Amino acid sequence: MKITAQEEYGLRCLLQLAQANEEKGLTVKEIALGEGLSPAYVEKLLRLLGKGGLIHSVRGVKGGYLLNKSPQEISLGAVVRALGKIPTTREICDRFTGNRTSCIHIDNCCIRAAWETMTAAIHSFLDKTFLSDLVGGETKVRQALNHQTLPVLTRFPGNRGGGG
Amino acid sequence: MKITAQEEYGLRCLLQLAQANEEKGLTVKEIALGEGLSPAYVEKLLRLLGKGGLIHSVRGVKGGYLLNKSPQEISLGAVVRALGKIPTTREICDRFTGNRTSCIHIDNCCIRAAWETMTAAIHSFLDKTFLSDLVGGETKVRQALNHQTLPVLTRFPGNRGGGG
DNA sequence: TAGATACTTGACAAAAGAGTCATGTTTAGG
DNA sequence: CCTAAACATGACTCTTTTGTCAAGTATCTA
Repeated sequence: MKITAQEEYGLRCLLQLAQANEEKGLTVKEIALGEGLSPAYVEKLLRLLGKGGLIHSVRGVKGGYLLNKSPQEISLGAVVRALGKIPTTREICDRFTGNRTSCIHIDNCCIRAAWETMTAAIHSFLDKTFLSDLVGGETKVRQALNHQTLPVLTRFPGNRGGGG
Repeated sequence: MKITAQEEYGLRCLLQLAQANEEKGLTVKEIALGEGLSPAYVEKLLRLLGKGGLIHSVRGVKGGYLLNKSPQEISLGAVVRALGKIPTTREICDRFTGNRTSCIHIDNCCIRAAWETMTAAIHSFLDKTFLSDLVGGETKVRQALNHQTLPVLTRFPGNRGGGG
């Protein structure tokens, strides 16, 4: 379970745009410099974000990249889906089939229930958090996110004994 | 953000053991057959789980693999950490450094606050869920997990306007 | 209409992850 | 002590992910 490079760096590029002049946007070089990435790589990331409908570009001298919507309207969920996706439970079941054409547990899978609970919670968080929430200094952002965020994903307390 | 093959398949192997005779355990072949995986791959996964201290093996004819602890005592968190880990925020910062030796945002990173909130929630869930919770049929498991699990990871409601 | 700046794209190379294989070690049973 | 069953391990291959490169197209300025 890990965050991919595309998700991390793509989000960072987008956050640069969210903090830039709304009408001028930023050039690839500016973003690359601001993130410590190569321009070539930034281009690739921006292409993904463009395909995902989150940004557009203006060509030519004075060109650059701009957000399609305001930072308040771009959720982390949308960003992650454009950059790498968090697979749905269905996709997880289709992916982990072992040697077979479909997963051996397709009819009755206990792990599926666990992944579903977890990914639902992750999506719920990502879809409620917006680029604008991540602007303004780490301390402020942390406080905003931590209010009411924990405890989370608690279990039903009477179900510890296992068996079945 | 995705679940790795090692996590998925490793957990499945472990769940086989959790459902097996506690004293006899299972052979590699039995697990491989039960999961639709190749014996060679199952061996590799079991090696990881062994290194993580979750299982041990008995060699020779009549040998096999057994859990070190009862399913009630093995959390999904421990399983995931043995198989692939969910990186800590610190590890995320150390990994995504771009072209530089340390991340350009190391002193003040808004994304870090977001990942930290999210991974804390994931760990909280994984550490409260045990192998024994995933035994006994999907419907039962789903009901147990869904009680009190949602809504989760909510944001502080007054923080939508961005800026700062 | 040249020249500079900047976006666009497909193909490629390097690294990491997934999965296999060959070979070796241990043990039960004849 | 030989054989078969079962675990043990390092090296290897295949695939996916990361990141780079080269060769384009569009636009502004002069």
